[in-house]
Amino acid sequence: MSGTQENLRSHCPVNYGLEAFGDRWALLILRDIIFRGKRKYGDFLQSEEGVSTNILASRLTRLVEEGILERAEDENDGRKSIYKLTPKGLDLIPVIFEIILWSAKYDKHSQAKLIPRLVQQIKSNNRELSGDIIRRVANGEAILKTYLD
Amino acid sequence: MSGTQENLRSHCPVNYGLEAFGDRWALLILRDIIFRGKRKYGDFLQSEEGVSTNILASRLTRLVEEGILERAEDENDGRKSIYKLTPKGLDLIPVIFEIILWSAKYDKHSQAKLIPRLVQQIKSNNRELSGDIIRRVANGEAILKTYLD
DNA sequence: TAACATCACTTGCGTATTGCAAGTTAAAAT
DNA sequence: ATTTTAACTTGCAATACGCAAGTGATGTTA
Repeated sequence: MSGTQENLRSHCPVNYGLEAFGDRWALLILRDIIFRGKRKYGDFLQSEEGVSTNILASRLTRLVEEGILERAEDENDGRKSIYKLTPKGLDLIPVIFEIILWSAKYDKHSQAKLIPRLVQQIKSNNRELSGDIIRRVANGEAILKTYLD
Repeated sequence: MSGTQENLRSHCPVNYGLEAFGDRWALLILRDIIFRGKRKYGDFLQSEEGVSTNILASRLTRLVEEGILERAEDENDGRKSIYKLTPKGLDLIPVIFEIILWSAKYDKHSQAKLIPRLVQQIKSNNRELSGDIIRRVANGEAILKTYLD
């Protein structure tokens, strides 16, 4: 228990969001869960952008403290922890989708080009799409493969 | 010219967004422009969260380099610079709105309580609302006062 | 069951970034 | 001509980051 409620600079909703998840790495961890179905420390370490081990550990801890992730033990292997999105974390999916839409528009080299159907659906109805995706991600599905044409 | 295109860790659309604006202060500057109609260095310095002068200067420079803000001279006062959102910057409004929606849901002390009509409109149709707000903000309007009940 | 491998971290340490205070420069106001 | 204002810049201590190496608990292999 040491989430964003304490030591918050303001309760402006933009600021609250930034203090909770607005970090270089936090949203990339969520991206890996949502799109690639990653769940374990070792999975996250493999990210394209290259997190270092101490930073990854501290971000996972923070996201758990914020109530965005929850940590569980792997039943078959006592060394491993499993990280899952909580409802609060799943509700960041629409935010991430809007970021994707913006980047798709302004980054001329965007990898969003690989997932045109998803981009189109975000544009036409992010809210409806997100509701569907939240259900699928909550079931542990990695959504990327279903949108690669 | 030294925007996000160079030195980018990846062209993942989430990463692109984070490298362009995913900074403690960048989105708060945009918030101040959108909601409060701020345009000048001195205005931004007064933000509730307390930016320091060097950080503010470096963020404004970066946002101009990214093509999110543009800087112009004040015609009546040669000391002042005026910062305005570019189309690329205005297109971050839907992202900011999704963050507001999320914070409104999960921060029990959220100041989003002060603007329930805006929150409701974001929820029902962020895309349409944003189109409208973009036009108003492009005209220099501060939208906060029109949503305070 | 003893040796080795794997996983999830933690620790040390050099570097980069932040935050605060004070200083600078150019333009306006008096 | 002097003072004030606006927008920065500079210096420096404190924090945060990034890399490499180490640790301890658990799992696998011979």
